[in-house]
Amino acid sequence: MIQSLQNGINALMFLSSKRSAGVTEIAGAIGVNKSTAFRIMQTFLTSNIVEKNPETLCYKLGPAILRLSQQYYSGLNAVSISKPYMARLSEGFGESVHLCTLSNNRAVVVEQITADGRLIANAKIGEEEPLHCSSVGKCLLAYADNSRQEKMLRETALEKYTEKTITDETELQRELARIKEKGFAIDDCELSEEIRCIGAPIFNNKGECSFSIGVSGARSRMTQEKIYKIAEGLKKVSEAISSELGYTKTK
Amino acid sequence: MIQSLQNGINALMFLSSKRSAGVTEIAGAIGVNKSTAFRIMQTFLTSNIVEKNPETLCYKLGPAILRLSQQYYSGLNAVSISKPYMARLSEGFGESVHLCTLSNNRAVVVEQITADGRLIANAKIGEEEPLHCSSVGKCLLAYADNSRQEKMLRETALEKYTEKTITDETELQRELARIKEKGFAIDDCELSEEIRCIGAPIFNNKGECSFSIGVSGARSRMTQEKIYKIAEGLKKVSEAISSELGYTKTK
DNA sequence: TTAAAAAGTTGCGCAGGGTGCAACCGATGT
DNA sequence: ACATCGGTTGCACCCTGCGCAACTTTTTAA
Repeated sequence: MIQSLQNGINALMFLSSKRSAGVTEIAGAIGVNKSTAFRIMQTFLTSNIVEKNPETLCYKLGPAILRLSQQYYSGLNAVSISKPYMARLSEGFGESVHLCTLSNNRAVVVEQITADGRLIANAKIGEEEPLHCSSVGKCLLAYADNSRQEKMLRETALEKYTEKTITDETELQRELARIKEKGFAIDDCELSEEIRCIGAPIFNNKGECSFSIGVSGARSRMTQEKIYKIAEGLKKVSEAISSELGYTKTK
Repeated sequence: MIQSLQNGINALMFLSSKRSAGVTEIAGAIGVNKSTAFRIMQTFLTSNIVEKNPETLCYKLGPAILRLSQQYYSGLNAVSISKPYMARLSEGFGESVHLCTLSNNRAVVVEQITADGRLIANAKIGEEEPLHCSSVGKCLLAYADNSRQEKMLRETALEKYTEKTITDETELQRELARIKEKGFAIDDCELSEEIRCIGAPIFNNKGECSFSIGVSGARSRMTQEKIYKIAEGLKKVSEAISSELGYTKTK
């Protein structure tokens, strides 16, 4: 662990949460002397990782960070393929739609279409959700190949978020089996008391479940009936995306 | 300048250009010992700035970078407002459309719609274009307030990219005046021999020209006639976006 | 208008830690 | 089985990142 580098990372994280800050504030937040914070910012400035408002002397994230992320993003060409489908789903059901992928035993939201409405599910792009109690996470888990799945289960604490969170491993195993049988996953208020979510797997050309797609909404609107309608729509969409990614059912 | 931090930044830049690499390769690229490269990656790993493929032991950019950039990106809500307009422009004229903003005396591409077709203009999101020889750059320059404009001109070398690049300052001043008169800018192969581009300014609620929008295409397709058609369309769009941003013509 | 407080910047010296080296480990291929 | 290559780890040196404090600049307040 390189400390000075970690300081820099912390400074970026802080800037990203604050939108804009001066050296003293940054120094306080990451626990270093303001001269150090100043030098960190100097270093980032020369690479355009941050930019400085010459008048207020405040720093904020700069365009280089966008450029960097673009690389990560464009690797996920599933995103661009999925987006129109996601928009259509969102429109059709009036709910928010998320596209997720695995990273470090979490389901990372890489794309989102936010529904219109007063009370809608919402996540930030880049946000991470647990594997065992989100529909998108459970999909990724259920369809992972055996060794990976074992590894993930071993490394994941089945943390309890709500009354309905599955915290027992054998119970979770049964749930994963059910998901593979039905072809979609339901998160019935397992992560958040007020949100129900339906997820389906997306397969790439190698037959791996590299992404999952989910529709989330307030519990009250997500009736049994609506859930099954969504599940139907979702399965069609996930198959369409998978086939665009080059997936062909082998069996 | 903090060296170890700079090493880290260099490693990220390299990763972003290579998509994926092992420690030895990274070490070679940024000029450090492989043990150092290893420790840099360790540090980034713990923050999910990079992720490691456990099989190939290769590193690539991780989701945290996306999360960071999201912050930068969402500050630009002009982006989401502009996107549908951009799509329509692109569709209508069959050319690529870019949205740009100022950063460090450069015009940064923050959004792009790529046209279909064999030969189309293309830029990466996050890419920077010079102010004096791109339509989007000239717009941002022309409509900047006086002190800013002076500062930018002072700090910008009028580098020659093609035969048509304007490299004389008084000549550029005249060009900027013409742009303000017409309400749009033309880049007539001034940055790249084969590309013509039309740009228009976008104003925010404070009346500042905070963004500019441009349509780019291959020289051969961009006839005088088409250019004026595009300019008309572009002016309408840029006015619509400006008004959505809260801009009201005062004079 | 002046003084005081707050925030940014710079020089200095110490020691913590970042670095390269070299040994070690593990996988791959001959 | 051996050799090669890439990743990881322990070690020791000394570089450099750090805090401190002085200085500058801006803002606030009296």
